[in-house]
Amino acid sequence: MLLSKSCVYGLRASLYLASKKEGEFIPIKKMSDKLEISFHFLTKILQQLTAEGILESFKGPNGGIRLNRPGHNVQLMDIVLAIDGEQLLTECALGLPGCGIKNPCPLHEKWAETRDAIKGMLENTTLTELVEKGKAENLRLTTDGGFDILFDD
Amino acid sequence: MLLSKSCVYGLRASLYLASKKEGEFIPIKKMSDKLEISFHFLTKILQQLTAEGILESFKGPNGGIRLNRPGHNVQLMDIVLAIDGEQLLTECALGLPGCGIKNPCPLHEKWAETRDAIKGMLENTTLTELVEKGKAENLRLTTDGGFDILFDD
DNA sequence: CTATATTAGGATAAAAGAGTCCAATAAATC
DNA sequence: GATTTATTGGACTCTTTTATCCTAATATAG
Repeated sequence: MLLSKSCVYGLRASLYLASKKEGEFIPIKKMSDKLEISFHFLTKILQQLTAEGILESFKGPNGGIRLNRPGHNVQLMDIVLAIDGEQLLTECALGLPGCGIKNPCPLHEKWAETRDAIKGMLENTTLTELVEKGKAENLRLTTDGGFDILFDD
Repeated sequence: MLLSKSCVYGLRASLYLASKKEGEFIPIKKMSDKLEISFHFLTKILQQLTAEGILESFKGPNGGIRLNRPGHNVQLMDIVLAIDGEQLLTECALGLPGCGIKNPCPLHEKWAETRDAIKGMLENTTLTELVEKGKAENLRLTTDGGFDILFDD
């Protein structure tokens, strides 16, 4: 798997937040219901994203989670780095430690190219971009429903 | 991680075999020593590749493992498919089941492009190609040594 | 000040991936 | 045919990831 499950959940949750009115705090419980992700597990993932400054949290009634900056300023890469780290961007395709231009494996060059394609894709895609696409075409963020089911309260 | 550890070991082992005289059976013990992979673990992985018809095995003295067809006819993709399955080529980047053109997630199109780049790289690279590069430039297939250390008996 | 809503964080459990061990089978040689 | 060299395949252990549960801590509203 390219991304860990935690990372995937983090992406879905961030997209959900980016789809809401800017500044509004959304309770984790509501998010976990809508996105069909275990509440406790999602909580831990959001904690990581909060710690990294991508999200902001607020306790107590009317509290919850929201983006810490506008969705068009959040790249998918930000979330991937926050949760999975830079492994994806540094790791050797043949698993050799310290593989790089200085001391490469036979696959290094080709893999570096491919990796750059992945990196570029994650860097050039913002939350807002995907949310707009998702809303316009009513695409999925959960197993079942379209984008719209995220909005009936 | 893009590829499982089993898959990475399978690739390294296949490259090692492709670097040997065509037709020669190499004992797993020797491979595991040279490649610094656990003998028992490597055994299991080679069993998979043998079952898939990529490698061929022979029991008893002078037995071992060899490629079942010339190295230039083995794509990296063959090995990846045999060990990790087609997950990498089919799985949704957001982890949604059944994500495809018919019922996509917001990231589907972009991810499909990136995935094609990965697929292309794995399909357009053969064992022989990497072995030749590895020999010519004495690159690594293990943590420590260069390609050449694979050949002192 | 008290009750309630909500996140924070530690402890634990379940599942999957990675790695080890051992007995069984097959082929070769003497 | 007995012995040795190897692969085969099942059972088991260890580690990491994924998931659950419980107890704080914090903010709001009455």
